[in-house]
Amino acid sequence: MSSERTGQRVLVTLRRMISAGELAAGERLAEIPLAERLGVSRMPVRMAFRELEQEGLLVRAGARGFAVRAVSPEQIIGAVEVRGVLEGLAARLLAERGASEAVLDTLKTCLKEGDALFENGCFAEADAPLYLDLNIRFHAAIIQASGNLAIQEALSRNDHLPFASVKALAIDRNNLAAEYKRLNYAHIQHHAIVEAIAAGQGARAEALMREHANAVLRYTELDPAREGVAILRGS
Amino acid sequence: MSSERTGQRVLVTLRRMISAGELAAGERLAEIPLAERLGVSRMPVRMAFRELEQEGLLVRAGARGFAVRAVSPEQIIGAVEVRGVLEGLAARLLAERGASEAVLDTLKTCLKEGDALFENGCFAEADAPLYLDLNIRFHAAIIQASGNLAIQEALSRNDHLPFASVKALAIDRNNLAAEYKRLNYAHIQHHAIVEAIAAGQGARAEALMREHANAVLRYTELDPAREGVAILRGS
DNA sequence: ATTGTATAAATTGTATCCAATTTGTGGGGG
DNA sequence: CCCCCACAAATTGGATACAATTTATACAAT
Repeated sequence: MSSERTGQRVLVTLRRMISAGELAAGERLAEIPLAERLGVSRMPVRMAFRELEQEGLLVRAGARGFAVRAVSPEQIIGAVEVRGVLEGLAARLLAERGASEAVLDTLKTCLKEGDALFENGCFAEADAPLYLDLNIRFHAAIIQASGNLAIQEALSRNDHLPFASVKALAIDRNNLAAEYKRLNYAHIQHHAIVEAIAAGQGARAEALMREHANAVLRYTELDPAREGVAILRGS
Repeated sequence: MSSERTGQRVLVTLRRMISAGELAAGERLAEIPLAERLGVSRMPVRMAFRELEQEGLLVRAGARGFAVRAVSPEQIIGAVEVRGVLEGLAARLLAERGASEAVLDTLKTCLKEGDALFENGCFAEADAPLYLDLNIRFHAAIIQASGNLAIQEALSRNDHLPFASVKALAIDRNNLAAEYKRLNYAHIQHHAIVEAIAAGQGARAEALMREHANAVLRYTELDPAREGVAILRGS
């Protein structure tokens, strides 16, 4: 058997099964049936359970076993609020310390790519992954450049909750005009954030980034199970 | 053998050994020697390693094994900044939603206990654990009452870094007069925070709580290894 | 003398076995 | 008729055995 590979495979398989809904929220998970279902022994499953508990995807079910975490809309809103203050802190720190030319270049590249996406005045379905990708790079650049590792760690935990991360984007294919307006607004915020960071305006950068996180809250108004609603996931 | 107990014992033992410095920062940990040293098999140690990695006390050392995380003063400052914005968010949410009478009672009890501690105008060494305990209850009450579970989760990760938590208090026994002033100032901030929450002043409560977190930064000016400096740990 | 390769030792991951605890069910007693 | 206790079944945690990978060291060749 290939050492080191089985555990990782079990981990990503369980993550996928949970976020895809194959394992229902609240469902109790036992080691033996899952191990047999995946064709491995109980040991990799045990390790994966602990890992997934730390990631927030599983919760301990009483004294025995784990259960898929049921996440309420209120919890998603709470996680988005947390993301807002954390990314707001990152933006303020970066503005106060001053962004290097390299960081500003990265951010401005994201701005340019977005400008190209939105200049047509409308939105094609194929544009969504492009926006998702540049959005991920934009936020990651600010968090990294803030120089505060604790922000990154706190966010990496928070981001495991579905819909609370910048790495997931829910798109309503039946309402591309509305989605255009929503994402275009977010992109204009990106411009303002870079402006504030480049000008060293820490408080403004922080306020803008907080409001920017709130823009994502619209996601929760979309029923993921409805026809035409797609959920894109980034790297 | 006592099932379920061994794993927990190994976990708390390793936590204590790390924070007590018995395992030096940067030191590489192997499963077999540690398991023998603790008198258990490799399995509980393996589980504990994964848990401690998630808590931020260990980091993966290349492709093989783990190492005790070396934490720099900058990282502590970063973690305190994160705590500031998270607890600030909790205080604002609580103020905006309105605190129940029960929560206000809990907070006011903490205020009264602190008033009694500081009314003498000086500070005895035996007072430090009492202040630590009321401080823990004060912060826990606000975080819980905020109704945002994501804050609590983010903080529980962040708090595992030494000195970044409200649950640890460094006291310089040779400078009790200075410590009196420092903790008394923090207690006055507690009063102002409760006032803002009770009055529904969200922005004020948030600003106060952020500044309150910064008051802890003085901890980092104390060399933990110096004579007379004691580090108290709460529940 | 230095570098590359091969072999050996150490360490990590995986599987199976055993013990202990918990939960569910059935029977007996109040 | 309901409740409590006991026993059985299931499930989880711990230990040991085994396989695979990585690293270090030694020897040889250039």
